[in-house]
Amino acid sequence: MAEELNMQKIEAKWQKKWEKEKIFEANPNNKKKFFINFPYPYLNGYLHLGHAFSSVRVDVMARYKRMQGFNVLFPQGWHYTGTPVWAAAQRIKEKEPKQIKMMKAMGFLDKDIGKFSDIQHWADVFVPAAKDDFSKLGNSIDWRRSFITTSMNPPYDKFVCWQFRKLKEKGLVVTGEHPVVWCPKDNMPIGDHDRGEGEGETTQDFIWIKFRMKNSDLILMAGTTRPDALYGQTNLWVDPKGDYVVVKVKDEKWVVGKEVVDKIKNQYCPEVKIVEKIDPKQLIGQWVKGPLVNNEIHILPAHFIKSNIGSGIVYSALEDPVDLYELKKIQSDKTYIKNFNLDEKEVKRLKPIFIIKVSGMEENLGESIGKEFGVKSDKDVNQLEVAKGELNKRVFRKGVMNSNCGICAGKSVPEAQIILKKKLVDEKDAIMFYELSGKVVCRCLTPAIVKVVSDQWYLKYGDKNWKKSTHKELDKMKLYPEAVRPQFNYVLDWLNDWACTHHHGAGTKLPWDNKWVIESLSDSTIYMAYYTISHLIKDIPEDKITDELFDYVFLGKGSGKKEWKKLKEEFEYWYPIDIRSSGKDLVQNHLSFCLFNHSAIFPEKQWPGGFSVNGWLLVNGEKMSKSKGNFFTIREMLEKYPADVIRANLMFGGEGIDDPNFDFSNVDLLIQKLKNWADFATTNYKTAKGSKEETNSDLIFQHHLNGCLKLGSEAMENMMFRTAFDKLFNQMQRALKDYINRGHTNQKVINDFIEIQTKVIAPFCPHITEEIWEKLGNKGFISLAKWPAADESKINPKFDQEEQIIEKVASDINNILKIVLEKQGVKKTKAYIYVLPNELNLYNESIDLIKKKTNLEITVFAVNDKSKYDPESKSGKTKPGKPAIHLE
RNA sequence: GCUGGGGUACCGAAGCGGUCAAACGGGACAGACUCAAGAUCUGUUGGCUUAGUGCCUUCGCAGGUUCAAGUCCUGCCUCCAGCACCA
Repeated sequence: MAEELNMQKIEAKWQKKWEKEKIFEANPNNKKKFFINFPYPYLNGYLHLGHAFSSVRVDVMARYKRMQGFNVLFPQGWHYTGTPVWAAAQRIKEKEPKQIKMMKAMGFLDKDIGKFSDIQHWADVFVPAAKDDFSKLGNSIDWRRSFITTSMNPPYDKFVCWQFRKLKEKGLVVTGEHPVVWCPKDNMPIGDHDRGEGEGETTQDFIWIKFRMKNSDLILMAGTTRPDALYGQTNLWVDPKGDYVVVKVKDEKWVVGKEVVDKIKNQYCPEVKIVEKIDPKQLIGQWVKGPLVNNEIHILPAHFIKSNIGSGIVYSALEDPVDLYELKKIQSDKTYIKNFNLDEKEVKRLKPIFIIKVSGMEENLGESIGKEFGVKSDKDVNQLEVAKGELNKRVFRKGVMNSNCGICAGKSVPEAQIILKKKLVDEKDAIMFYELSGKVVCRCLTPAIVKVVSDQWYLKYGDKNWKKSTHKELDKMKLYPEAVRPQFNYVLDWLNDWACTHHHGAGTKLPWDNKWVIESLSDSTIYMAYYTISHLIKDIPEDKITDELFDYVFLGKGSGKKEWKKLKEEFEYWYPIDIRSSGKDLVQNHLSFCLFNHSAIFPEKQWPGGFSVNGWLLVNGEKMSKSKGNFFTIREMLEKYPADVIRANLMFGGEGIDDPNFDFSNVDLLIQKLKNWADFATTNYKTAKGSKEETNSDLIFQHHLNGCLKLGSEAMENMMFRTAFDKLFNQMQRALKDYINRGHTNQKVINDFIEIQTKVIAPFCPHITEEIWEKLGNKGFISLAKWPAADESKINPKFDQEEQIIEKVASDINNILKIVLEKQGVKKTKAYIYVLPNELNLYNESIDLIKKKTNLEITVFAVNDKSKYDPESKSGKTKPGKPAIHLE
């Protein structure tokens, strides 16, 4: 027995050796290269187990490729761009109690917390901590190339500026306007996770249609989400008790609800002015003319209209059950008509115009849905709301515009909406308007509004040509797993222009417009290229880092300076990136942005080789969260468990796009298994007893070994690390167990196995395997040893069959034993197995196995051995693969 | 609501037209070893049966295609991720 292993001690030992020998510092040479990494984490605290999963996945691949003889580069940087840390620093400056409590929870002393009011201090604390965590986890990172983002790191800052100037030269950064959820007090947008209340709420697109009043210069603005229904407009609704005003907007006079004036100010026209109040009575009964149809329509009162919601005015289309039943009420109520001074003839004349056909429904949609939901009158408010919602759903999914709908005839409703929005806005018959989908409150407790930000800078991801070349890039790329391709294809088409600048936060200032800071997803799209030179650029004086340098290094433009040559060589050697690995949540933004920016800036030969996408780490089957109490930082895990075990258990937790699960119940088991292996390998290498000749038993074992090795290597290649670990460790161990149980071992076979087994788990458990490797008498690192190739000539399915035969015989014997004992109460101690002569060897070599499984004395006879075979016995007949059995 | 990916025995998970009562790993139960525990090894783990067999019921739910369906098609339920200016 070897002395008890202290895994933690071993890990420190090997980490020191790796560092001393610089074996993970990768420099260009004449070997084939392999460049892999994952997005730099945002360091607003200590790294957690989820980061461990992402990094170890990359590390296992890096180590596997290294053992395959590749020159592997695995660098690691850290992200500081954006608002969270910046805002937290502000809050510490303001001594906000909640933030201070959070810092205390992270373990900082009162006297030190104040220092975190400077974002640089966050980096000073968390960057070394993160490096330490990843190193202790055994990640094979080239730390010389590490860097942080933002203006805290001037060379990187200049790199991002260069990137943006390139994009601008190509016309891919443009200004525009867009709606954001906005805090009027802080005067900045409130991101979804940055709210006091209202997470998940977004801005909703509305369109305000202009209805021009007859014999007047007034325009009534009616808000809607359904421009398609304009073809069926019958009248306008106003709130008879509402407060309406006339406002001057640019050179038009609009009639809107009094309370919506501020919204117009924020979203459309900052100079909007109220001209006068207007009584709704002055509006009711008037005639207006809306777009798309030629007839004029009436203005009618409706109790369900509120002048402070939307624009305060709505147009009516009688396919809507709410409108329909309201009109029915008015038509049948003479006093009402009289009270409002309406023209009875005109009111009675109104009836639904059928503009949309929905399969499975009658022509009169409002009537039809009303009946279905049991609506009797306008008083059934609840049913009406439900019916309206259901109808909208059906219309959106199945509705087709009728022939009376002009340019939209025959189109689906969603298509018609897109066409009409554009047409109406272009022809100045409408403006886009936005509302919050629900209540949002800023952290400063101010209710949020929607603001349309103008002169915002965009990356033109909506550009058709850009999309096209990005698709081409995607098509060429390898995806791990391939199943994510449909999602990528969808996202590339769906992505629209991206607001790439912010008012506040840490980052790089937009080079040509200093009031903007480049937003955090946009400064991280091509920085993998920066890793190739990040260690060298540190030696170049800041003022010598120019666009010419980047042009020369990355694009091969110009003749370049002598001291830039090395940078260019590094870039051209390492680029493109071979695999970028990330969580599935980043498919729709970061990874897709990475594709877009590469296709814009780099030539085709430097487009990424592959993306790997994985799920989100669960702990004991649950999402990791601080509130659930199952949140683990890497450092606290490393205090309790060996890195090799954490690594292996993470990788065995899951693969592909499914969420992997870190199951604590496996941890002790894994520690035991690894220690057992270390013990077995070191005690049996070159000392095990056994024959020299190769027997059937050896062949069966080698069959399994090579089978596992083949499947395991394939899984490694595809980053399917659960399968890989299963084949390369669990299954191989099973094969070894069976081999030993057979009782015929061979020293050379055992030696080979020990070497192979130790090597193939090295990417998962690098420390303990280094230790074993050293104890076996090897001089170099196992991290640099050659990955074993499967010997396919040793794989022969016939061995599987033979094994099954032996299994079956053993299980048959057990079955019979049980029955005999139950029925007759007799205990048997010996079994005689009668086999065909050509099977004798197979059985004799497996005799120990059968013994072990049955706990009997076993004797095997060939059937031609007449002296031992009693044909009168009721044990049955011997056939190929099916021996006769006799128990005594 | 939309887009993509899932739902398999106690749990995790393979299988993607017949060789499937369903690999593999945990767990549980029983046995061997041990003074004992742990570790290790062996067996059992849908039901009923049988001197080594045969049958029945199962792979989210409900239908369908087929001589044959976890495996293909349709509808539904349900879980995960994303749905934008945000890391």
